[in-house]
Amino acid sequence: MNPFDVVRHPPLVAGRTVCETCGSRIAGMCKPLDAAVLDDVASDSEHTDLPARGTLFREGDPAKRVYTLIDGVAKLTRLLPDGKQQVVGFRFAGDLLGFTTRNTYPFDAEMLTPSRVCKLERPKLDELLKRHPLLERRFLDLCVQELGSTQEQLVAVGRLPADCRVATFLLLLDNAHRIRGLPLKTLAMPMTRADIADYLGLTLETVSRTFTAFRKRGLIREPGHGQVELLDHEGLQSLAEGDTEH
Amino acid sequence: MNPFDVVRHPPLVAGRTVCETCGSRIAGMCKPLDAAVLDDVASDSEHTDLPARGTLFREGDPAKRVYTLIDGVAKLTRLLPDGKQQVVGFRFAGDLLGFTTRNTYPFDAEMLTPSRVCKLERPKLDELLKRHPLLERRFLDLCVQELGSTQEQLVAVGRLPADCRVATFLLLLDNAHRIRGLPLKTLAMPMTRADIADYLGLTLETVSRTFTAFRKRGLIREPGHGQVELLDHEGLQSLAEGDTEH
DNA sequence: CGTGGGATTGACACGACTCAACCCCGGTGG
DNA sequence: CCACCGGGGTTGAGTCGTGTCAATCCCACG
Repeated sequence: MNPFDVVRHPPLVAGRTVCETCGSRIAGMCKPLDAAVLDDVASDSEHTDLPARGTLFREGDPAKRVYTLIDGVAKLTRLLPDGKQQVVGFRFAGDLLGFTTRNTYPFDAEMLTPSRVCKLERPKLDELLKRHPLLERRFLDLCVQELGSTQEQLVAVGRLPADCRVATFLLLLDNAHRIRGLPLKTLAMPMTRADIADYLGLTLETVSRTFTAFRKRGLIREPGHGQVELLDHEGLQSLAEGDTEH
Repeated sequence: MNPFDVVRHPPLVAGRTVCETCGSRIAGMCKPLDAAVLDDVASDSEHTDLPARGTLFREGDPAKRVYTLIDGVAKLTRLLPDGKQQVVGFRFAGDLLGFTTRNTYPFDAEMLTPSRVCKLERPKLDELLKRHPLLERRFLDLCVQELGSTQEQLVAVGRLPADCRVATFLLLLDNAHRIRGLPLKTLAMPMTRADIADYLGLTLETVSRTFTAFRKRGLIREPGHGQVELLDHEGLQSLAEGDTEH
C-alpha cells in the first residue's frame, strides 16, 4: 500500500547498525549507535501507526516526544494567520521527526501516507542524551543537515522561476529515493499539487501547468497517480541550477 | 563608526558571564559557560578585524575555524550559477559564524560594516567540545534556533507579498537591536536595498518602492543613511503577519 | 570638482495568481 | 448497478504584482 514500505536493505557495515526497533539506519538518530546503546534506546521506545492525513503533532504543541519515521512520508508545515501554509520540508522513512531543544514544536507534522513511527518520550531522550554523548553529536549533525536543506529550499523559493523550482523538487524526491535504495525508475510521489505548491511558494495551478509542460517536453512521465518517472536528469538538473535556457 | 560598537552592557547575572575575550554574551557559544571553561576557550582564541565588504569565508571553503562576531554586521549568502544571490541570514554582534559539522562552509560570510571577530581553530574547538559537554549542547541550541529563523524567512519569502516581507525584515532588525540592548528609536541598518532584496527574494527596486510607501504611510522614518525608525510597530506587526488590509 | 555607489522613480512587460469551468476516478448509497 | 459526490487534477481567460530597463538624484569621498 505505502510505496515506501517494501524496502529491506542490508546493513552498511558489519554488525548491528540498524535500530531493530525502528529500522532506522539512513537518517535517524540511531545511525551511529553501537549495539549497547541501541538496546538502551529500544527499550524506551514504542511504535504507533497513523493513517494518511493523520497529524503527528501541531505547531505550538508541547514537544513531549521525538519520533522516527519508520515508514511513510510526512510534510512539515507552518500556518499563516490568513490560512495559507508553507511546507518547510518533507520527511521520509528513517527520518527524525519533532526533535527540538525548545519546548514546543515549531511546525505541524502531517502524514501523506499511512505511516508507522517509533516514539520516544522527551524525558527518556534527555536521559539517553546524558548517558550517550555520541547521541548528542548525532543530533547536532542532523540539525546541521536540516539547516542546509532548508537553506537550499530558501534559495529555490526566493530566486528561481516556477519551472526551476519544480525541477528542484523532483530532484529532491529522486535523491530521497536514491539514498534509501528505493526504486529509481518510477518514484513514489504521495504529495498533491497543492502540497508541492506550498513547498515551493507557488499555487497548485502553476505546479500543475509546470508538470504538464515537463511531460510535453519529455522531461518526465507520470505512469499513474502518485508516481513520477524522471526521463531527463540532465535537463532537470540544469533547470534546478537556474538555467532558464531552451 | 560601526553603529554596533558603542555598547557595553552589564552582565545579566552575577559573576563572569561574558567571555572577556570575545565579549560574547547574547547569542554566541560562550553564553552558558562558567569561568573555568571561558578561560579554556579564551586561551585558544584570537581576534581579527575586517573592513566593510570584507569576506570572512566563502561557500565551499574548508571549514577550518569558527568565529564569534564581536562587533559588526554580516550577511550570509548563497550564490546561484547565474550570479543571483540569496541572503540566508544576517548576523549581529555576539552571533556565532561559520559553525558546521560539515567540512566546508555552506555559504559566504561578508561583513556589512567594519567588524571584529574572535576566531577559534577547528581542531581546538573539537578538543573543547570533548572537554566540555555543555558546549556541545550549546551548539545544538544555536543550531535549532538558526533553523527556526530560517524557516520563518522561508515562510515570508514563500507566501507573503512584498510589503509584508519588508515588514518582517524591519521587525527582525528591531528585534536584533532589542535583544542586544541597543538603541531602539533609530535602528542602525547597514544593509543596502540590494541586500534586503536578496534576503527577501525581491528586487532592489521593489524594496526601494516599499520603503518609500512605508514612509508615506507613516510607518517608518529614515533620519539618515543606514538608519530607520519604526513609527508604527502595530502596523508593521500586522503586515508581517500577512494582513494585507488597508 | 569629478566620480561612483546607493537610492529613487517611471514606463512597460511578463510571469504567476485568481477565478472558474471541466475532467477523471474512486467511493458510497439508493 | 448506476447515480451521486468529493477530492485531485487540468486548462483557459483575464488581472495584477513584481521584474526589467533606464533615467535621474543624492551624497560621500578622493
